Amino acid sequence: MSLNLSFDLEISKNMTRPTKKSTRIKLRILDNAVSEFARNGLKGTSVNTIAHRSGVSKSQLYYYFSNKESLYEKTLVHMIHIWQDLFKIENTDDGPENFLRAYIKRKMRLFFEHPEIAQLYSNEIAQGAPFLRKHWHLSKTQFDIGIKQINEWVGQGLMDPIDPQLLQLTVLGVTEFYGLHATQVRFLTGCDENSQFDFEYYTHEVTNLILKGCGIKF
Amino acid sequence: MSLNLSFDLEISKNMTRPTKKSTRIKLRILDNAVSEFARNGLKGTSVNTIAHRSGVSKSQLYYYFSNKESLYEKTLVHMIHIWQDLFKIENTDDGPENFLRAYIKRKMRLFFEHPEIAQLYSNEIAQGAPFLRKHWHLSKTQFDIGIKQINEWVGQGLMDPIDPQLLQLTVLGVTEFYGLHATQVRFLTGCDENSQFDFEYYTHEVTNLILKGCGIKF
DNA sequence: ACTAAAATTGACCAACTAGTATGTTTTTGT
DNA sequence: ACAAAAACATACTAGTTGGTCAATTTTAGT
Repeated sequence: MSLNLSFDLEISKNMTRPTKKSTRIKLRILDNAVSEFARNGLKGTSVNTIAHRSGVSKSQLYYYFSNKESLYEKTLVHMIHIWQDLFKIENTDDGPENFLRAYIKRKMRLFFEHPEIAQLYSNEIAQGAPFLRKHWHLSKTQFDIGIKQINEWVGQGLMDPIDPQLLQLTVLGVTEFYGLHATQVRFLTGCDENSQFDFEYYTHEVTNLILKGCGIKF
Repeated sequence: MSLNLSFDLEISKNMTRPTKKSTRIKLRILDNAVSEFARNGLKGTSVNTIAHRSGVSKSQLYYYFSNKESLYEKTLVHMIHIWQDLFKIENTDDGPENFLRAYIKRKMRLFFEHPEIAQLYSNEIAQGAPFLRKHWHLSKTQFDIGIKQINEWVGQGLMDPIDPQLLQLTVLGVTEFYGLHATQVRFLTGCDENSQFDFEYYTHEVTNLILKGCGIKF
């Protein structure tokens, strides 16, 4: 039942679980904090619950994290690190179509398989990003790289002259939505709860819509 | 500072504030409950706070609402009523372009001006819609009307053969995103906090992207 | 083996939580 | 004017919350 996000998503660079016991515990706490904060928000989450879920006592948790807000902020940073490892803009040499296909697929998959991440993120942003604000410069860098790349493609006539900011934000919005609202999507499309809803199909169709919207021939 | 959602959005059919005192109080409480639940979730919200913000005592609130969960559910229903009043699918005679332009604009405006609504809704859905589930049949009806209309337009050759479910969900996703993540959008696009970010422009561009993505000529 | 540091425990506190119980005031129909 | 019902206030309970403290156990360096 445990998420074990860090391990799952191979955040640790060398792909081995951290040897040091203390950092292992910290990671375990952070993983549980992600899902708890995602579900109940900053105020609604009980530190006690996170501690118990992580198999440590409350005082033990307070030994590693000074207070609730600090834990919350560190949870956000933890999450944004995973985020950035996965969303690096790369393989741009293949041109806009292949890039966008791969990019959207990756984002869709992440949000779909780990809705808690989308939820935690979305919630913090919706509040005006009071805690995440100071860590945004990193996202901004990636975002600006994206702008440059899209503008290049536009210049090469590989796609219509589209606002690169708008394109990136729209992709983010759509993918986040499908991850976050999987339940609603399932209901509205009449897909019953148990049977897996057609992830591949939706990814493909959404991608096509966006590609066409950018005037990318395929 | 009060939201006064009900009045703001002219939910009351005759556009006059309800005469009966008790229903006026109830509405005031529900309005405040929307923003509180949106901000802090079901668990994180204090009934006391809602009461005080609404200018009533806690026991007074408990006189009108039997318990917290009931208040939460009634808040959701309250919100979904506003929702449905605003999102009725109409003016379809003008063809897909005009309809979609108006539709997206309405949705964008609502989410942008009242992010609390998007937030409350989004949060509930992300949890799997435990409370909203039983009230979904209404949304479903509207959704199915949309499907029929889009299929008609496709049949008439007014747009590419697109999955009508996908189109509707994507529109919902994008508009919700821009309302919910206004802060992030402002930051990433370099729009400073005070100056209003160009709502008209984004609405227009997003609409164009989607229209083009559907193969609607304009 | 000894010691200092790191890690862990459980008891504790003040503030807050949802919700109730018992009244008192106000409104309403007649 | 009067009784019944609706509306509201005050005080309270039992449980939970974030957070601390001192004491204890475990670990690591020598």
